[in-house]
Amino acid sequence: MEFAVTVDLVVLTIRDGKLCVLAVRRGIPPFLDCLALPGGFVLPAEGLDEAAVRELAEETGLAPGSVHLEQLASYGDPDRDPRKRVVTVAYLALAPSLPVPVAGSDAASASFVPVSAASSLAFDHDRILADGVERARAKLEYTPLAAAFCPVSFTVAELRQVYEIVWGASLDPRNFHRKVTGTPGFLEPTGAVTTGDRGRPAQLYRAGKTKALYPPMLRP
Amino acid sequence: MEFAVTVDLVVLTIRDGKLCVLAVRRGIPPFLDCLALPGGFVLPAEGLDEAAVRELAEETGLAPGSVHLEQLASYGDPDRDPRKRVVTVAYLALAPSLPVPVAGSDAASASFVPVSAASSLAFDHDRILADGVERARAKLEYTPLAAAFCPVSFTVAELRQVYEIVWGASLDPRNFHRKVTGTPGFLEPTGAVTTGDRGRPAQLYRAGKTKALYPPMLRP
DNA sequence: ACAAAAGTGTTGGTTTTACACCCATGG
DNA sequence: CCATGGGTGTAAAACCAACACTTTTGT
Repeated sequence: MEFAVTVDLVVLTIRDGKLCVLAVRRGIPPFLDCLALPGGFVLPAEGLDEAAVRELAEETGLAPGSVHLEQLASYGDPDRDPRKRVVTVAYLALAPSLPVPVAGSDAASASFVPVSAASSLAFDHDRILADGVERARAKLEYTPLAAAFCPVSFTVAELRQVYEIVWGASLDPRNFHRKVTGTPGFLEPTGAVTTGDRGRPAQLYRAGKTKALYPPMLRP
Repeated sequence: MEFAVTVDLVVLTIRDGKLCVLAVRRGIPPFLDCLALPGGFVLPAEGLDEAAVRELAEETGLAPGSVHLEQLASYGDPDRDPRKRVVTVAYLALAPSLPVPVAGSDAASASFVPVSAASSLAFDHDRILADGVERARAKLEYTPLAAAFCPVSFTVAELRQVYEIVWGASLDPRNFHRKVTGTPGFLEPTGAVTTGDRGRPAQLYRAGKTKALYPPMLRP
């Protein structure tokens, strides 16, 4: 039995205080004019991760190093694509807020839409998106991945807003500060401080080297 | 581009106090006579989960309900199979110790081997196995999945041995007992007790309905 | 001076850990 | 009776949530 294999991307970022996902407007049937997750076919000579990196670059213009990218799950119901048998390997990407309005070459219609407004996506992309968001929420608990949503240099308050937006809950700024600065390997001080904002300047940090948080950040 | 799609199974169980994985001896090239994870092609009319359930039944004769089965990850390096382009979707299964020496129809050579002795598997199965074991270790922390290694009715000590074997660490029996019995939804008392062993009889429990543990069991 | 945001101290409650101790059974 | 493993009590330490308070800036 022969299958087509694609990679689909759940690219999450934070814009205007909301968790947003990259979506493209489909220009061909099926699901013409519907929103869909960006993605494409895996090429003959490339591995799955390679294909995901390539698609991410094509859709967002983002350099591979500046974005967290991990495999999410695979989806292969026999009737998920009405044309033929397609198995898709979904990837989850977490990008900083900064990137410009997406100047991708492939799909000029790519845009970030709030996940709260991203329903009725094409194919089974609603489910893939839900799985991606849940994975991101879970990973904030026991990995330092929240920093992937921030620019290279960021404040504790920015990091806290990431948690609050992704989790949809508010956290005590004082206890949060103590917890993240007290978790070894989470944050590295840069020595610089913010300026120009209201209030006391904040220390700037970059992401540390740890890949797992002990103790984990617990959802309230 | 056309791909073949397979499912491969990482079936873990506990035998003789060791974490073991189901492996088959390959009867055809490539990797003739090597050990490999059981698996097979996805059929035209079935989904990925369906294919995994079918393969599991074929290889172990286990009823779907008595085994935990979840998707692990997908692997699709261009040269992972020298014959043709194959993408495999790996599944992780956790089975109780009980099952007989595996009377599968498909591969009569299937057997459980200790994961510590399972190296040099065919294809990229070493990596898939490592990923499966790591997933199992992590899931014991925040889900009640350890019970999937136990028979329907089990004691706290049996459950503790599962943790100790999978994690490779020893746990305090007294504190472990308090923790698991104190976590709501983890264990349901059956009312029955063991008999015939040395020492005081132990309460028997079955798995509760919770799918997530709060608070999690933390690895020492 | 005042508001706003950063960061520290303190306090009371819960959770974890280590270990003493009692309970119930087989031999 | 004694060894063995099941299960409870308890006290010290660690952890966490709540919030008063001090610090440092822009206006």
